[in-house]
Amino acid sequence: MSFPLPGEPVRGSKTGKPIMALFDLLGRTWALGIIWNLQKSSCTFRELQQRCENISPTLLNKRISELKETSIVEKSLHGYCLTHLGNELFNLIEPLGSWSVNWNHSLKEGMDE
Amino acid sequence: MSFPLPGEPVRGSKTGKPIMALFDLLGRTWALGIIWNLQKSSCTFRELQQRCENISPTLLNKRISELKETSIVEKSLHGYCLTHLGNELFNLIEPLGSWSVNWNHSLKEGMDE
DNA sequence: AACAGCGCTACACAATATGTAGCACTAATA
DNA sequence: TATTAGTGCTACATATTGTGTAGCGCTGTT
Repeated sequence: MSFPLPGEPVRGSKTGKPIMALFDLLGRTWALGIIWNLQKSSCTFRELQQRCENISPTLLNKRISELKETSIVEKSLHGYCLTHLGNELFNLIEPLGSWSVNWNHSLKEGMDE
Repeated sequence: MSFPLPGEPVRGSKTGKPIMALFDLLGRTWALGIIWNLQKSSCTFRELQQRCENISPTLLNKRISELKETSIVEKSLHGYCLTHLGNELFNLIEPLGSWSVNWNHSLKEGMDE
């Protein structure tokens, strides 16, 4: 159960629904962060490590394996990068950036009350 | 560090960037699934547990606490439901549903090659 | 030959998740 | 009033996952 694939039982879910496989995949430490940081440009293992605030190599390697296995990340001549699918996924995730800034403001306002 | 709040260091990230807090929050088992399943309608603790494939109460309670603390989920007269912010977030996440179905097909095609 | 940078792996320790049992409470029913 | 059913949880033992540091084997450069 180490690579969450749609159609198969995944961590926490036995239905095999694609959305559940995706939630399992993205619901692992740094998975979203890696996609986020890879979008800028392709890069080497060690640079990616730095972009991800010095994530441990053990974990980075695990996440990369999972994301390669699921066709979201691939290795090119210039290092790791997002696949076509990965870029599509990034585009869906991107709006979270501005939403999170908004969320931040709302939480701060809430604190004043 | 148990409630990931923007502006503070979170699991895996010390920058306090809102997007990192969000990734920490969503990057925990079943966090995305809970938002997904709550959107349909408000519901009780135990019903939510069932919608989430009998997630353990320990974990459900933890996730609910975090999501309440961060103004994404709240408790109404009719049970737990998404806040206004939570609904906005759901709208951003919703497209992942059809993307994941597509992804599923792509992966299956890849296997045939 | 000596170094530097690369992609990793090993391993011990810490934090998180899972699964089962069951408690304290409320409301309805007998 | 005593029982029953449903509720929102908590406790706890076990299993899985993540962290942090050290360092290996490789490729190129000086």
